[in-house]
Amino acid sequence: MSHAVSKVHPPKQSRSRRTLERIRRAALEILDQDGPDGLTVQAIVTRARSSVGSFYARFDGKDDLLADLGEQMWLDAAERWDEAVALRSWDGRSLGELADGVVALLADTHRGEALPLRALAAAGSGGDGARRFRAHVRQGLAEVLLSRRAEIDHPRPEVAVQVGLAAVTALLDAPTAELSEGLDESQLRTEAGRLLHGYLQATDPGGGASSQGVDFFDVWA
Amino acid sequence: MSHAVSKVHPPKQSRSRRTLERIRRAALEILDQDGPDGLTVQAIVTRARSSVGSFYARFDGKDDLLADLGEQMWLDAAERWDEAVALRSWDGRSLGELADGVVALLADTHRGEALPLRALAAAGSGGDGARRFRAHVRQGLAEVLLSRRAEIDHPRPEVAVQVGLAAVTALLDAPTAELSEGLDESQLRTEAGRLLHGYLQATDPGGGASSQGVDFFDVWA
DNA sequence: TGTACATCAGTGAACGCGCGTTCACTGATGTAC
DNA sequence: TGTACATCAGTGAACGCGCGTTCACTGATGTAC
Repeated sequence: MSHAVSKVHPPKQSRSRRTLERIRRAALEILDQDGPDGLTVQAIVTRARSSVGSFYARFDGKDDLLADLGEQMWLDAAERWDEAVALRSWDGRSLGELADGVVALLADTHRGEALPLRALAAAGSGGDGARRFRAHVRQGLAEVLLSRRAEIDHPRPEVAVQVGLAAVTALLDAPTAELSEGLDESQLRTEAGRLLHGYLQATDPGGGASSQGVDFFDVWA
Repeated sequence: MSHAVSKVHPPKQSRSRRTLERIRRAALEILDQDGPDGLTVQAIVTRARSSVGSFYARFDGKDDLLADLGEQMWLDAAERWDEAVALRSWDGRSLGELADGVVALLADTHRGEALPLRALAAAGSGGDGARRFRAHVRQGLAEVLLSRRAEIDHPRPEVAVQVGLAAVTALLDAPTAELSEGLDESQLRTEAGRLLHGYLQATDPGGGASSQGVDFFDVWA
């Protein structure tokens, strides 16, 4: 029960169990090295020193493998995530410290998630796991930040926390090349923390929005 | 010269010029309706009431069409963008007003960009145009915000402006479904403006980062 | 301790499908005389 | 105002390729007796 085998036809001998593991591992390696386009059934079974017939003895098809890998990986990721969150000491931290901690956690998540999981998500059928994982992550971090609700000046703390986390996640997710300014990884984290903290403490509703918004000219019609 | 025909074999009769336009239009419509996967040469020429032979008389291949469409669309987009920026009155605005104006402009850009351009970018070979366009957009907006440099409390205004714009862009770009909280389009804009403004005025470097960073436990190794 | 036999596991050639691309051919256009 | 002819434009069947999937077959495993 170490592996939650979903729709996969379960192996009945240790020999085929090893083959199944080789196939799973090979698929992940290919996803990691060559991306979704390199992930053909032939490539998988060749790398796994197996054959197409063995592949189809275990999986109903390629989509089945993708779904299986997806579920497995996102479950693992969620497990490690929860451990990581629990290992930190959030109690007694100021909002600024929490913001920085949250950013550090998110940054490392995204670094680790990097290739195979992203590629899996891009491959389509892996679909739902990624979305659920992100929702899970944001929910947990939202609670962390809301524990310092008193320090949040934003009129609607729940909304602010969600939007702020979405922004930071998206920022860390963006290709670093886009920020051509010489800005290394640790500086980006510092800035992301500042962004989150600054937003949660921003109280001024702006005011200039309406005057500009009214006579808005839609160039993209 | 209204169309900057790049590598396309130029038509020599008005008949084939119309065919070429029908093909371009059909490709964009398919991209809009069915996404990149629906964009096959057969589908294009059928929709354009043409034939594969006519297609290959104009283009060296499918990639050629994609490159042509890409270049054309991003050039058009940049043109409309510059007009839109110029039409606004930025002078004499406070930093908060500028932030809201910038967000409004970005939001409408992303709304208009929506389907065909995104699909084109996703189709791969359209590649470089999108990146250049985004860089162009960010450069222009950076200058707008830096015109109020005096109101930016962030120690490195240039960096702050770039990071802030990247964050807002990424936030507006994110699938709205992710923010499950009932948050409509206009509220999201308000929040994005507040985020940008708040960040540019954030001066506190946090302080909690180092204490958490040192004993950091990397769960994703 | 052997042996028969059902089941499991593995193999790789072959198939079908959708796609981009080619090509031999027919028809339209416009210019020279 | 006609007519010949070179060029342009259009057509769609056919090809090749890469892919996911199937299938008839051989070999391995383990259990019943």
